[in-house]
Amino acid sequence: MSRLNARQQEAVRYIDGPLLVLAGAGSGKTSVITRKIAYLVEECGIRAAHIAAVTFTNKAAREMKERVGKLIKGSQARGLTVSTFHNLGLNIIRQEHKTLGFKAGFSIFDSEDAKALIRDIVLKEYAEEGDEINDLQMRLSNWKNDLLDPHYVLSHAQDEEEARAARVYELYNRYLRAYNAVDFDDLILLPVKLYREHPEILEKWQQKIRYLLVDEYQDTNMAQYELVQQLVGSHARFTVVGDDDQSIYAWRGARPENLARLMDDFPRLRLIKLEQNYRSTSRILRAANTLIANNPHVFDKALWSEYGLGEEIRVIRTRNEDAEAERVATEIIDQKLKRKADFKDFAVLYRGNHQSRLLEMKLQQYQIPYHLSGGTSFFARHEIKDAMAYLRLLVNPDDDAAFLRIINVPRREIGPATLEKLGQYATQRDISLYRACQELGAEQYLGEKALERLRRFCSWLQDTARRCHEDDAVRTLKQLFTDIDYEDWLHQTSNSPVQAERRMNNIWYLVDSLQRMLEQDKGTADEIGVEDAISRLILRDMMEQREEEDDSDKVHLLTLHASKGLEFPHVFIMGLEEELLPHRNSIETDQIEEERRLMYVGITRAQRTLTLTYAGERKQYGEKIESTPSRFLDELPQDDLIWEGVGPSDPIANKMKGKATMASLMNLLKNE
DNA sequence: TCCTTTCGTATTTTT
DNA sequence: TACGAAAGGA
Repeated sequence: MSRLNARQQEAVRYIDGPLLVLAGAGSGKTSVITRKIAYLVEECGIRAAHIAAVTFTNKAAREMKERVGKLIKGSQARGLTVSTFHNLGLNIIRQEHKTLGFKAGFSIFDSEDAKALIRDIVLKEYAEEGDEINDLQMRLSNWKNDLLDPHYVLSHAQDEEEARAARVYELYNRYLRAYNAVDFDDLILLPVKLYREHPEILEKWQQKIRYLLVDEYQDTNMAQYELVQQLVGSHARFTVVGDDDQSIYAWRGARPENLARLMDDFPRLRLIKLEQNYRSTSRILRAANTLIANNPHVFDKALWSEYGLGEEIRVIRTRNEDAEAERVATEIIDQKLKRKADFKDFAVLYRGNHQSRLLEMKLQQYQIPYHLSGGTSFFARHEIKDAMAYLRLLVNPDDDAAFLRIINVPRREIGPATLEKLGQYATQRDISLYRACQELGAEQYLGEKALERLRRFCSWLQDTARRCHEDDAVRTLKQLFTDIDYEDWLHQTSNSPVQAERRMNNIWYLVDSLQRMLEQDKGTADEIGVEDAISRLILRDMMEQREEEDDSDKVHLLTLHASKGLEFPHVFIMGLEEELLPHRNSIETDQIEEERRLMYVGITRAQRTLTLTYAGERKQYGEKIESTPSRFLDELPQDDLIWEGVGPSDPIANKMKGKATMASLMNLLKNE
């Protein structure tokens, strides 16, 4: 406790009612949460099993668990819940699946699966091309996040387009039910609905979770807000931590106003602000504060630190995006030597993933090691999707999406014609494709040969599922991929033997991860079954996959979004141009404030130095476009900036010897 | 079923 | 421009 400042201690000690901790960037919010958990257990005598801490990412949950583990003894930590929102929801659904009308072993559709299902529905029901699949998926997701059901949406539809989307929504939900499956949004939505309709079940959960802590509260959506509200009940024993200035996920349903809404819903709410920053120099914080002051605020907040003024913030202008990337690369080499820093002390942040390409080329040229976060996810890979489909089907035979994905992978000579007939039969009997295969009576639809192939597949699958439970699960899974000659299939379908090998290794990595999960808590109360392990895989809760990589000495390349929660001694932010940062779409849709917060997040990642770059012209879609420096540059405290680089082509600004942009001049005039 | 060509699109991303 | 997806042809 003595290692916390006065405000932090106050936040830890206040346990009798609802508490909102407004924690600025780098103010030690995770310390507050972890130490509070320890305090609740050790000082207040609350059993760990009655405490739940909720985060948004697996990584955050893992870190929190680790840090709590260091603070309290293992025996006292028993039963403590530290999980993501989605994982908590999954646990609730799993325990109450009967009431919700799901069979054990239900599947979880990831967003790719969901998109494929939507595409199928549009194609099948409307026989139209699917150009608006992404739009539809977004709409459905938003509706689910807002707790709106298809019936409501349909009756309130503003136009025909929306009504059509609502009908897709209804069908989509029906298909999911038929497949005995839920999607990511359902993991939150279904518990909320369940609690609404069954107060006795809610009460049971309230008995279990007597103290709730939520991290990154500004990122909660409507459904998550209600889930929290339900769980804490009238006792309202909770601590939520958040920062409205770091809300950068509104575009996927986050409602930063949930912070302010707490004051209305819980009049007794205690508010504690953490403004002391333990990360950056004063100059960097002044820049952050000045920038974010341009946003309207419900809660005023100003970061400060004791780390001294620090160096000026450099703003570098280059001729074009090529020169920009080159400059960043040479700067890194230069700074590394000057400051005797490691490569891993540097991070380069940018708005869009594509911005990393040029930079990567330059870094390779200069032989600078780098680590790129983002990119194609492990789970987006073909072979992993195939493998996951097999796993899903083993656990949930009704998962038609999984069935269709792998029925002919590898080749089993079961083509579209056979599947269509099987589908007809299944629809007519209102059963899944798998069960249709097993049933007699499909003969009238299908030829003897096709029927035989389907039956053989089914009995093989059934046998594998049985062995999975009775025998050693991991061994059975390994056998599965041998059974189907998957390696052979990969060699047939890959471009090179090397690629095929890499893909097969991905499969074994997946099986390994599963094995590790199963063995992790073997013999303890936390021991999990194959079903749970598969769910965790779908929820991307994989272990320290690239822990070794992270330790290595590499420059970090990441998007501004991906940088949230991280910190680096030396930070570069690239592409400070209108239409890029702020992004064009955000300008058009009047969402500058979120872009500003994004910039704020970027600035506050820096511990010691911050360098901002922009290019005078940039190729966009093949055309050279002259770019305007970002308005955010004008919103920074000009005294803290040093301008460098080739002079702007703007003659007036040129006369200023690059000390200010035209826009900042205008700003000065306006403010006078 | 596979290969070529054309087309269309172009933020941010976790679960 | 540059990529992936879909469509069309052998």
